[in-house]
Order: sequence, then C-alpha cells, then structure tokens
Amino acid sequence: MELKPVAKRFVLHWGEMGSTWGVNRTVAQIHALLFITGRPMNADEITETLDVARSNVSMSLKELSNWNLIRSVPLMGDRRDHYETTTDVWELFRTVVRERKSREFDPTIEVLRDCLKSGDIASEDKAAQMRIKETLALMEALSAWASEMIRLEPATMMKVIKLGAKVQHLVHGKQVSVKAAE
Amino acid sequence: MELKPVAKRFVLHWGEMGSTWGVNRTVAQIHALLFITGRPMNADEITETLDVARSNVSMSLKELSNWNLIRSVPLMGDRRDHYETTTDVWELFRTVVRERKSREFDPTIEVLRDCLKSGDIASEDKAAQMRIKETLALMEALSAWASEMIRLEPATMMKVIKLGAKVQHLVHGKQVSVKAAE
DNA sequence: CACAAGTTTCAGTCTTGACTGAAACAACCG
DNA sequence: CGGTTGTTTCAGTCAAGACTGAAACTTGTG
Repeated sequence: MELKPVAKRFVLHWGEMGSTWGVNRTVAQIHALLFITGRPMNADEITETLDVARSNVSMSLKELSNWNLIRSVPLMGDRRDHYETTTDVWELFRTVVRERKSREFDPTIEVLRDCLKSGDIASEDKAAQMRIKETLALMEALSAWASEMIRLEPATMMKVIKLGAKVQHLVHGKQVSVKAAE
Repeated sequence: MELKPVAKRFVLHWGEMGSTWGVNRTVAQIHALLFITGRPMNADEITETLDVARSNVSMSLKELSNWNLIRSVPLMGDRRDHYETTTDVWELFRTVVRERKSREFDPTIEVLRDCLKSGDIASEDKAAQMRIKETLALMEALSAWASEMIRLEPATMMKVIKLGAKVQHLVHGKQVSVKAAE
C-alpha cells in the first residue's frame, strides 16, 4: 500500500520522534501507520508499506503488544493476524503514560527506597540523605498523581487539562468559576 | 573523589535511566553526581570520580548547560570552572519538563500544523484528517497545560499534585474540601 | 613574550542495539 | 501425511552515536 503524502510524513515524523523517546523507529512507524490508516492491517501489508524486513515487523508488533498499544483482530476468511490500534488519541495517551510510568518511574522509586533502607545510608552526609528523600517523595507524588489521572474519562481529563493552572486557586481555598473549565 | 556506596548506586542508576530517556549515560551520571554531592565541582574532579575521559566530561557539561541543568560558579582563588546543579528537586523537575516539552512536543506540533495546512491534506480520507486534528488538539492542550504548571511555585505545584484526581469534582461543579489537598 | 594551566575540538575506535535474510517452526487443508 | 501458508527465531551485518586520547587552542602569569 502506497501512503498518501500527509500520511507518509506523519509516519516518518512519528518514527523519528520514537527514537527520541525510548521506542525504536520501526516500532513507532508501525504504530503511526496503524493509527493513521485506521483499519486492521496484516504483517505483510505493513512490511510492504514501510519497506522493512518481515522479521523486523514481526518483532515490532510483539513490542507494540507488550506496550498494549495494538491488539490483533480476526478477519473473516483470512487466516493471517491483523492488527489495529485505538484511534482515540486520549486512550492512546493514557496507555503511553501508564506504560512509561511502569518502565521508567516505578523502577527508580524502587531503587531510591532501597537506598534509604540500606545500612549504608547512614554514612552519607545529612544533606545528601535529605536530597534522596526529597527525590523519592517527588517521584512518589508524581507517580500516584499519574495513576489517578489516567483513570479519568477522556472528557473529564480534557476538562482538567483545560482548567490548567487555575486549579491553584482551589488549593488556595478561593472560589473558582466552573465556567472557566469549559 | 571516591563515592560512598549509596551515592555511587544513585549515580549509576541515574546514568542507566538517562539512556532510557533521551540523555546519554555520562550526561546523566554527571548530573546525578552534582546533585548528590551538592557542591560545585570542576571538570577534573568529575573525570576522576566517574572514571571517564576528560573530553567526554567537557562535552557532557556543555550538554547539561544546554539543558539549563547546571551553571558554572567561580570559586575564589581557583581559575577553573566549577559547576553546580540545583539541589531543589522541584526546580529540577520544572527544568526537565520545560526542556523536554520544547525538544519533543513543540516540533511535533509544528509538523502536525504543517500537515493540516498543506494542500495535500485534502487527499487524505476524512477519518484520517480527523485523527490528525485530534492528535494536534491533544498535544496543544498538553503543551499549554505544562507551560502553565511549570510556572507555579513548587509548594503550590505540590498541592496541586497531591490534590490529584479530586480536581475532577471541580470540573463537575461539585464542592471540594480544601482540606483534601493537604 | 614564554610558559603554565585550563579547556575544547576532533579523528578514530568501540559499543549498542536495530535490522536483515534465511531457516526453523506451527497451523491448517486436501 | 505432504504441501501450503503464515509466523517466529536467530546468527550475522550494519549504523548511530558514545567515548577516547591527543592535539589545538585559550587564558592568565611572571
């Protein structure tokens, strides 16, 4: 399948962005392709469209499954696996946040807790101990916050985002017009 | 300078994490070192402590400057540049968010806008056009939201984070006890 | 200005991990 | 069961970019 100009640009850009994040180019491209195409595709179609090795596609599809970013859907009269991704950007965002949190945040929180528990912590100077504690506290707070936020309905999350920094008035105990959120 | 066990573990872990994010190992290690040490260090001290090439340290310090994560401080009676990083984790967090936003989000927003403006967009099917628009809208909303949030005082931001998903009640127009935020 | 101390640059090496192509494997069908 | 179609694995290749060490450069000092 030959991509139209805009779709092609989208896929290529997404691929480049992927490498800036933790994801490799092919994985990001496949995801972008499924997203923009909006219908289930089989591995051969993907291979042909992106012009990469068949096995590369196979590996990347597995990776995307691990990220919960694609699911395979059976198609009547076709033995091959077909894959699709959600076309709901909010759903997508939620998944990415959840996965990155568990890959990048949670392990670090573990290490920091472990550092503080270890007998060796006492030999560090007070200020350094304090900084580790603060780092842990910040990461725990962000982690808990993210977990809560991704449980919200897309529409609700959008409103919260749109509300933006205005929430600060709430924590300061002031009255906030709900209208501001819309 | 020989690192104490916990500091060493912290630096090594931070370095590994760095590679998962966009930052290379040495850059992340140097930053972790300055953070945990909590005092200005010169390039030679860093070189010796981390046991990497002098030039590698030089390059990495430049990279950290580009990220606004370190600043050089003059020390009385010492010609060499000494570098320090903030020891305030919230300040740190803010800087990382700002920089990542401008490196990873803003360019993508540009590309998406460009896609939608281009003459080629009309030849894509309606649903695909819609998805690009929605992606752009989401990224713009998140970008604007992040810009607002990093302007808050650390203490305020902490309260907002702690408030967490309870904000949803605000956007639904319900009464929220400020006590919940503390 | 000559020298010392400090810093930056850069060509080349090394490491990591993405990617390929072929072969092995699995499932299905006549 | 043999053949066909589809999927996965894996050893080897390749590319990107991190890292090194030496040389070039810059700045300050007697």
